[in-house]
Amino acid sequence: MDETSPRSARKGATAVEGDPDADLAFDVFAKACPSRRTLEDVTGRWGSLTLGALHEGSLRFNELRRRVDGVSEKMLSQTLHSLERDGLVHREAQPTNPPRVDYELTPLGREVAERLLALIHFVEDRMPSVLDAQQSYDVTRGTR
Amino acid sequence: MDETSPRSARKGATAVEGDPDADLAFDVFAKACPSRRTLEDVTGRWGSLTLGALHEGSLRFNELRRRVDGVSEKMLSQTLHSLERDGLVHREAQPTNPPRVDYELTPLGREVAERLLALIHFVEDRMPSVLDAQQSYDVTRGTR
DNA sequence: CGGTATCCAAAGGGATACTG
DNA sequence: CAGTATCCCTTTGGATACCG
Repeated sequence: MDETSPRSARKGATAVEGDPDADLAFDVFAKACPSRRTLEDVTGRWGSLTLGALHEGSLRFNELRRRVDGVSEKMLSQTLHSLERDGLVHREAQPTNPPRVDYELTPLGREVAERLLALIHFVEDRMPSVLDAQQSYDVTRGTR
Repeated sequence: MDETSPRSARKGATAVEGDPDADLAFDVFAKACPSRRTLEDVTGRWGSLTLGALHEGSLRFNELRRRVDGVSEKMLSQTLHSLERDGLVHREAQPTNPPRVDYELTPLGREVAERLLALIHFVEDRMPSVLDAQQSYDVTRGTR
């Protein structure tokens, strides 16, 4: 392997053009890249759970709050704004009284959520192995 | 659709047994579930980048530090401990002088990293759309 | 109902110094 | 090289109160 090129292993995942560097344009490993911020919105503590919840269908604010157990109003509001700004969530407000607002994934958001859920389900599925590993670790090392 | 059953949409992703509730045992949407903690280790700011970096091959501590641009010694150390405890990363220390320690993914870690990278690469790939959405949002709303 | 504003405590996280 | 320990500032995030 080429020792002088640290990114030599990268291959274009879904490159559209013939440009071989297209997949490096938004390298999340680079500190200043905007993709890192977006990735954090998606994978963050509440962002990931919110996207996961919305993948099952459109939900209202307080429905979401109950579904994403433990999230505060403030954090849910903040999370939804970020995801809406990134174009992953659509906010549908009806000017009725009392007000009714529905949140749903955009087409792009749905694609993100699918990949995210593949990861989430896999982790859930392998929790027994993880729990085993944690026990072994805690026994031999300090109890964390 | 069954309005009374909020989890009705869930399907077993990689269910091994015939138990239909096997995929609910470690539900990440429940506040107290240990899977949520593990998911945060995996998707967290530094955890995700560390797993991503190690997917390309075994790396030493300072190699990792350079690869994951912006991480501090403290955070990298902490992150590696968490991932090792979860059984996703293996630490190979050689008692030489100067010391040499290599970090590499375990088989389980590799499976996690694959799903994680699918998400990361997708986000990187769609950054132009995300950036567009952000611009539209910032124009119509306040500048965040 | 669907939020925003404010306050404050707790955790996150960087810089530096130091050890084996 | 591969970390740990300490200091200290910054961010996160919960609780509460309030508004349309």
